[in-house]
Amino acid sequence: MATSSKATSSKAASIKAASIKAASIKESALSKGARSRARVIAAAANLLQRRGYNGTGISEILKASATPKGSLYFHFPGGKEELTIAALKESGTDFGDKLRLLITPETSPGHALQIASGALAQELVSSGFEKGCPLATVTLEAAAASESIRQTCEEQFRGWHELIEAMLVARGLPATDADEFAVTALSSLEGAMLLCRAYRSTEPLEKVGKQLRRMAEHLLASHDVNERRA
Amino acid sequence: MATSSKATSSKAASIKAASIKAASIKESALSKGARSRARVIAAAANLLQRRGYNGTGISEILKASATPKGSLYFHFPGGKEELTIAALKESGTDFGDKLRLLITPETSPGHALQIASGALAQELVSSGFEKGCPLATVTLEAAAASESIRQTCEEQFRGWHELIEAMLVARGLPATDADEFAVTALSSLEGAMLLCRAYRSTEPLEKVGKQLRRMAEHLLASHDVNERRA
DNA sequence: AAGAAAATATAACGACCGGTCCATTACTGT
DNA sequence: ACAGTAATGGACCGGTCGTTATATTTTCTT
Repeated sequence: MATSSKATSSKAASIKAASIKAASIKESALSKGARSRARVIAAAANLLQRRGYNGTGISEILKASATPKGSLYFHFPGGKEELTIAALKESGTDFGDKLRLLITPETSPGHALQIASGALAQELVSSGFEKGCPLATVTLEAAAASESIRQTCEEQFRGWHELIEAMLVARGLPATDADEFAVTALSSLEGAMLLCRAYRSTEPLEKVGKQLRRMAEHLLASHDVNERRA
Repeated sequence: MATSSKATSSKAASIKAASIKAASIKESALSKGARSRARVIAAAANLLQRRGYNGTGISEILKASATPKGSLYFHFPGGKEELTIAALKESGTDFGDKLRLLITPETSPGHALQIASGALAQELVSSGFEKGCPLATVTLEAAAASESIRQTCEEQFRGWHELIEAMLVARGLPATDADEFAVTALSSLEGAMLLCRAYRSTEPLEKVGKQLRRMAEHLLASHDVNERRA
């Protein structure tokens, strides 16, 4: 696996999406190339989440997305590494979007974290404990071998981290406390997903979700007490 | 990879370890076969921790342990899967032993957890962020594909879990609370090791270690208060 | 309608994978 | 010393890996 990342993906095709006769009623407004590109990325993201980097073969991705080999290397000249990076970015933003939906002014941070735990457990169960964190397996496998993959994983993790942190800051928690708690929350959710797959049980996620809710509530409450006192 | 685990390892060679002329001064008291068996397991454990299951080739393990292929399949008729299980068990008990050393009547649970975080961070740094949890990568890769590997990972994780839980119960914490906190502690340490590898920084482990110490102290303190009140 | 570019399709490549086989060598109990 | 087994040393297998090369078809521009 190359450590350099000079490969440039061809995304030129998608810039002029809505042309004159783009009034095709049901079909997506993307060009054919962009569509098969998206199809391959989706298949890669799914398989990477289930079987990891080394456990997912190029041919498997192509079969799952009904795409011939030649097309892959047209859309992703950088090969497996470039495709993986694109898939990780998609998985990362998808997960971030779902997380964002949970964070509303009406929902307390503790509650949001517990809901998130439940949603993660739900996805584990409905996939036969195959779909855990979309980044974790690839991170552990490839972070040491490919610097560009490692950087991508870091970016996505940091995005999630910041979402949790911002949710706490919005409640008036000092940035330092919010950051430290956010790292712990993210870590324990990641670790819990790992244990759930090892145990084939959602028990770790449930217990961690409960703990996180209690911790968040306690943290915000004691902060408020200090504020009032000052 | 076979899901069945009918393979039986040949450990017949090691039962008669100390023979008459076992007075060989420096050499280990193990038979030659047992020694190369241990060598292969150690090399496999090391490589599995660094590169995972799919990322570690049989030939790589053999080269690292200076062992020919024929020997492997003599000692481990079950092939890669059986060798992996043996390596995971060794890694798991090694880690458990280190953890046990940290747990003394003089050390508070919170302090022990923070020390453990520091030790994990130290190993990450000294291995160039290659050596994280010896089970995590293999769990995520192979738990879904091989039931026997999954079971081995579960056993080892549960062993660590029980160590943490027992440490808390020894301080008078109710079993339910101790169990829930132990899962959270183990989860957050596992997740923190993952984030450390993604970030190439020990920062997550340090913050989680700090949080765990505070949480453990708060948990034990509030329990003591309740006890006194009752 | 013609030409260029984008995209697809297939075949084949060399390297390496985990595993099998078997002849040979080292050890051990009698 | 000798028999019998434990253990080693490699050659070799079919299969799959990621990648490359090239011919063809589709799509867009003019």
